Amino acid sequence: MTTHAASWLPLSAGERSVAIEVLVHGPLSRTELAHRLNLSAGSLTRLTKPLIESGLLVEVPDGGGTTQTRQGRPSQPLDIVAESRAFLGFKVTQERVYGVVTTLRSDVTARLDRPLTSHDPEDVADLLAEMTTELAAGAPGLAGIGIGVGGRVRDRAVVGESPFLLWRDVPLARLVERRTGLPVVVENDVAALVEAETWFGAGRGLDRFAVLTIGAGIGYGLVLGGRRVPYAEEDRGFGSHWIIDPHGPLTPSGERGSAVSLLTIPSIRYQIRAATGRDLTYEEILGLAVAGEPMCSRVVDEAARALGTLVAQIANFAMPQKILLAGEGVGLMDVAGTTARETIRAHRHPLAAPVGLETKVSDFHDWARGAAVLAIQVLVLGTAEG
Amino acid sequence: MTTHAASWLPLSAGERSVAIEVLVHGPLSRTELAHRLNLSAGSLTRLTKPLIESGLLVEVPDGGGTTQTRQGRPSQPLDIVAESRAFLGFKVTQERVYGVVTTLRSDVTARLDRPLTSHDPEDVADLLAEMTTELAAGAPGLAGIGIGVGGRVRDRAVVGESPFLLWRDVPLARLVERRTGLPVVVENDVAALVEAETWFGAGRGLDRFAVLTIGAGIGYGLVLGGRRVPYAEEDRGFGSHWIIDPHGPLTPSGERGSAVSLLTIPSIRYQIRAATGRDLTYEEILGLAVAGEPMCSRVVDEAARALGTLVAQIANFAMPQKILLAGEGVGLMDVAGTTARETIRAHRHPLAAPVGLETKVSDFHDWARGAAVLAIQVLVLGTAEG
DNA sequence: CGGACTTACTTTTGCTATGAAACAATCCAG
DNA sequence: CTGGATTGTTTCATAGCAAAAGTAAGTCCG
Repeated sequence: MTTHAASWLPLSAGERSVAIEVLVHGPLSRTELAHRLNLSAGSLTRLTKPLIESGLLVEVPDGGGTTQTRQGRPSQPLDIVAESRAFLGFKVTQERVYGVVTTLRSDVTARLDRPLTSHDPEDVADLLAEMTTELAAGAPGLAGIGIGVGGRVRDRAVVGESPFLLWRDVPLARLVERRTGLPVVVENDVAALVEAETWFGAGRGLDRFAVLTIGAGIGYGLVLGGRRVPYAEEDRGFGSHWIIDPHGPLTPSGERGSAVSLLTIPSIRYQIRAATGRDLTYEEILGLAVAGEPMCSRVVDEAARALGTLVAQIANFAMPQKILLAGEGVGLMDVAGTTARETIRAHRHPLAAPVGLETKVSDFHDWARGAAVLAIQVLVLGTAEG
Repeated sequence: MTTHAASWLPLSAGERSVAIEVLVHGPLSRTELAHRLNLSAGSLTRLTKPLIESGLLVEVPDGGGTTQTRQGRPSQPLDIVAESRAFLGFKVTQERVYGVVTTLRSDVTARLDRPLTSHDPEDVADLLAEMTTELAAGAPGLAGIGIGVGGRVRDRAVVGESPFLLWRDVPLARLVERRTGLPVVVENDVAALVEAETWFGAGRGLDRFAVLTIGAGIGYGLVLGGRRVPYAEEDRGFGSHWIIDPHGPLTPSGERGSAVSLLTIPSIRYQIRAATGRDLTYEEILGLAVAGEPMCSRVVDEAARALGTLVAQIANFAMPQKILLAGEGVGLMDVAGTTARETIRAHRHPLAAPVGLETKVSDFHDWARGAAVLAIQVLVLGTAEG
């Protein structure tokens, strides 16, 4: 079932919309597709035929599970051959590089991580190329590479500015393309995660969707009309000026009472360290808060209220249909979710629709997966921008 | 140049897009249109011909002012015959009804207002019909009526709930249609103002655009992808739960420290009355604040900071390209604009793009004009929803 | 003054995506 | 086994478009 053509980018607009719909929304019959895309049944036959012949789509036996015992001719669901192509996604952090192999559906089939010993762009590119070789061994049909970096990225290719790598105008895509011979997409890490969730995660099929990440920093992404809104603040200083409580704590990394000072993992640890002198991990602090330790409870509670305020503001002003909380720091919701939800309610109009809130703890491989999704978008479906 | 057909709704999709573009963006040459709509020059000739023949568009001599002395054949700008149709817009308040006549371009050609002596739906419809007769006298080619009401409106026809009229499920569109024989669109007043500004005002041609109104209440509207986002809180309680300062003032109409308590005209007057015992008008309070009277200065300054916070939050989370401040209460910006702008800056990331902020004091006839724009949208261009 | 050039618009032509409608396939019910 | 229901296919006419070639109306410059 190996495809012959080097790339199946040459799709017409109609074919592409069919491919995206099937890719994102699972197996769908032609009739169902016709409904979703506002096309006639005849057009669907026309559009799907070449996609099936090229091996991108297949007719699957049937869902099986949802066997509607309706009468009439049974529908013939179409599905993407997810394994026909493989994609690599990388997340570059200050200390390590995380990599994953995914299918077309962005299911992770392999993962790998390596320490980053040098921040020199050439060395980083070398490491990425090495990891690509290693990951590619078990991945036939490798179609492209996506790389997520904290910092500003231009044209999905050049790292304009990265505070923690101390980079400025590094043409990372070109460096890696030269070493691997594969097309490479570089993007801000939060942007990549947002795209991934929009296509394959919590934001699937939604028109308006927001992502808030809490971890070493604060990240925010907004999707409107199915497209991510580009914004200027794409870096780790995001949220350092979102003042939530002018009387709140002051930390090294954010303004007094800002989202960064109240919510990020380093800031919470800093607050505990400054107050008690003990250097606890984030998990230890959450555990102590559950156990009722006063200082930890106070800080965690304050964080939960800040998170609730933030979510309510997003809901009030951006009006998304759903808000996803992601990142390494959302364990907060397990510990103090009630406080957060009460705060949200207090900051929302009683008649307003309840906020569709979803929580997803992400590790660094999830961030890498986000980068792989960018490669899927750009390289396979020709989505040039957003 | 009177049109023969009863209505020129039967436009193809292409023709409609041309008509909208010319309507919203002034006189445009065919070449310019071809660029904007991503069409070929040939298509433009095809699409504009029937529009010119029907009398909707005309070739105008030339801008004159912006006579670019370029060489080559001079362009032949096309313009809408704005006077070919007239529209009525009404704004219904608790005490009065305001009405305007507008052209297709939403330029107001006449205005009128009348006291509202009864809140009975039939009486209100009678008054609207009377005012229609009076306004229609000087307006040939009347094509439709738009009505803006504070409260929730369903299907652009039925007032679901209006707190100040004490209405519930009043089919206002039908009542007025029956009396006038003209098509009628009913919509929430804020929504109408937002639509008007999106098409003909501050939000013209923008993809993301926010409107914040300050007056007797707080209103908020968000436009994404050129379309207004529908929301559930469309009523005068909007903003009563946007807590800006938990330690702020408490007023009868909003939660403690909410946008309503800090910013609306009744709340500001209430604060002064509660503190000094004097019942001053909003303008008097602003004047005293400028003169340095301590209590008024304090309240106005606090309001300006609240406004700045609000604007910053909208900018941070909804990321509009422009924010319009409208309503009767934006005189605040003239008096304490510096404070407001400083507050915005404090709540924004230094690297973030500066907020495109525009201020426009609106009177009730401006609200009525907003309703007329709805009529233009729905009736002329067949824009069914949004 | 007049040809070269430039730009705007029009006409013609052919192609493509599309929907409509007739047709075929495949199930269920009785 | 027949009729009905539903899905998918084929055929065909057509709307809408781009490309190319042609026309119009000006400027530039010798």
